[in-house]
Amino acid sequence: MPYQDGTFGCPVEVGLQRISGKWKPRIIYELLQETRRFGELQRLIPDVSRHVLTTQLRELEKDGIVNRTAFLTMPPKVEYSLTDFGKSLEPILEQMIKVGEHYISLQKNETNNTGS
Amino acid sequence: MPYQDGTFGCPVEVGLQRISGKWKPRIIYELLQETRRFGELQRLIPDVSRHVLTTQLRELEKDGIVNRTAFLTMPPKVEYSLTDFGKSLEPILEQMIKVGEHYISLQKNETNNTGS
DNA sequence: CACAATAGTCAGATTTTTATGACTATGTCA
DNA sequence: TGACATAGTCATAAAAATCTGACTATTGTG
Repeated sequence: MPYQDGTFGCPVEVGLQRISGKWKPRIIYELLQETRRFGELQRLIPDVSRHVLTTQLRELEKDGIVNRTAFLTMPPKVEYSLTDFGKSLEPILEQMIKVGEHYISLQKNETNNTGS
Repeated sequence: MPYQDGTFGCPVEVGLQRISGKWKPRIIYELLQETRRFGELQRLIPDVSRHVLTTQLRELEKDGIVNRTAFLTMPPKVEYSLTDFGKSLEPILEQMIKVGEHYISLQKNETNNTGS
């Protein structure tokens, strides 16, 4: 919803807000590989709690990034996949990986140089 | 610092963490235009408090994204600019803007359709 | 009957992030 | 002398995000 002045906020902030969340980029990354069930995502991302995983998936769904398909079998089965828009986030993720690798390589150098 | 198992964490998370922060993308965006003084940034981003602006600038400096140049004049003058690495973030910001604009255009449509 | 599996929900606690307002230093201007 | 400007710091409060552990439903298996 727009502000009182009719603007919609800074696009950078709006965009970033949609993929912010401790686990969202990671979830998107896993779904870029292939469709996953809820339990698979839990196993792939072991540090996320069930609750937060649910919450973040729901938000991603609301924001048109993931599709949720529930099979009313017993036990239940729920599959998550990326929407076309979700797939369009791949370049951002790739660039973010480069940024991350930049920092990781810095950390590796720090670790190697034992201050001699 | 690496984990006990020798890994350095998911690069996506590492990268995103460095530019996460309510105002960091906006700060980077402003500095992509040109070097700015502290007070200018405050005026350009009126909703950020002095304290948080300072904090986020310090983190960006620590993470090698911005340069801080203090002139010991009176009254003091401090200039912030992007490092080369900071400038390399421009494509990410641009793509994030596209994502943000996508959502903003959705909101505009919602606003126009009064549910007829 | 008890137990396992799936995909959750929920309340409450904890942690992290952001906001608020008071305070600092120093020199110039009136 | 008192006020103003710059670029902050600091303590505390409030808000947002995340974590934890208990709980749900249903069917199949032993």
